[in-house]
Amino acid sequence: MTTQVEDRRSQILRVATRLFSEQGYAITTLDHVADEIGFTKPAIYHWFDSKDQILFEIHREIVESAFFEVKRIRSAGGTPKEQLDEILTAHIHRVLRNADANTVFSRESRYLSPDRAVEIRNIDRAYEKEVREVYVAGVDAGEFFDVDPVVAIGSLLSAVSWIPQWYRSSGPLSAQAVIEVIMGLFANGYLESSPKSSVVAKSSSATMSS
Amino acid sequence: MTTQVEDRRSQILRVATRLFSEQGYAITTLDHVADEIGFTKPAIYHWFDSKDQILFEIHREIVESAFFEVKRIRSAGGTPKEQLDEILTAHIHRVLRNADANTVFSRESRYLSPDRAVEIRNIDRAYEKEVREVYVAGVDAGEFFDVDPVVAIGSLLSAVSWIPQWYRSSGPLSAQAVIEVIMGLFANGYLESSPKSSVVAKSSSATMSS
DNA sequence: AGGTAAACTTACTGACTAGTAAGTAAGTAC
DNA sequence: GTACTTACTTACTAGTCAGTAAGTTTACCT
Repeated sequence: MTTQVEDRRSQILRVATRLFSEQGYAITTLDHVADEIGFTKPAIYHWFDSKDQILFEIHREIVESAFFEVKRIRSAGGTPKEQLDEILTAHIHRVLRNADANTVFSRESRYLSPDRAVEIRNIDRAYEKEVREVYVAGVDAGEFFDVDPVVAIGSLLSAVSWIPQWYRSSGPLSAQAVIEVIMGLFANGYLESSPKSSVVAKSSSATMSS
Repeated sequence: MTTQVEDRRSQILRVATRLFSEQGYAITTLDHVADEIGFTKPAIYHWFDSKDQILFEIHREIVESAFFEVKRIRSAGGTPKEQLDEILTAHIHRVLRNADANTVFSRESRYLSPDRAVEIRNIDRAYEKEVREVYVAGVDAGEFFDVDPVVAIGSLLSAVSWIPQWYRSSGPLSAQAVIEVIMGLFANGYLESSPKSSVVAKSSSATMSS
């Protein structure tokens, strides 16, 4: 019975996520969402209080899983470089696995009601703070360049969150290849002048499959 | 007389850009735009055919200036590294100077009418194609790592376009410092292991002012 | 078999908003 | 000084859509 409940809710969330991602939250009607599932709009109100709540749950899933993941990785130990590697890899995986929800998170959060927007933003900020702390630890350990962590982490996470914009799973590159290319670029830059590690060489060969 | 006409149009565009950026296109009403200027909604229809046209003009300005700029830089000559440097720097400058319009471009383009969306997308694609060609030229010249140019340029431009998300001009970093930090990160990566150029050292010192 | 609750339905309202119709005040042309 | 244009105004319409009221079906419980 509980599973039945979860299934119908999940189905609504899944369809809503796709439509919000494709068309935008504001012009997606709940009539359209219900239509795609084969039900009528008031049925949605049996499972959710409002359209805003649906948008909120999409956001909550994203930011909470990101936060718990970074907590887990940090508590597992390792050098800052190892941790940042894991965090960014996990982030890319999460974005690729859940492209629609991440697009909604990136583009539609302004449509959240003020109260719920604050709740989401707080979790998101806590996540980014954790990642910045890892960066600062890496700077202290002499592993990373000593640049402003807000700029460094802001740039890295932006680039990664925006992947669905240009990445199509139907394209020539596998998700794993994309991860390797990006991780290599982040770590070593695009300049060939003095290769620093094997990461880029590895990702470079991964793209040859295209 | 022509200047008078341009001024009023520009004023509407400027206010609309700010409101679209802050609240989102779909829930910004033209009544609100007119209110902020001190006029009524029908006055807007004296200068624009539709709400959609306003959104279109905001987009057009962004993509056209980007395209013309990359054309200018490429025709001026230089090595791929010099050209990519100039292109990314110009891109960051454009984004910082016009943060609202770029936010609208990044987040609200789905609300363009289909015809106009195609027109904008074509110019934007032409721009990114130019940048990718520079990257490929750099790979051929042995200056850049041989990774998929779609991934490389997609990541770089995403990171740069998303700057308004975390950058506040009221913060501790000057725009120029942000540019230097990001350009250094892109070129050399975040790994300290073997410094390759002076760019990072320079940007690193720039952040010390914070 | 009768009560109850879950999971819906049809039919509706109320608020909102892009765009329009029709008119006006001020300037310009000649 | 009269026709015309520019740059607006007030008053309105037509359509859309989140959310609600009230009723129905189905399954389950006892």
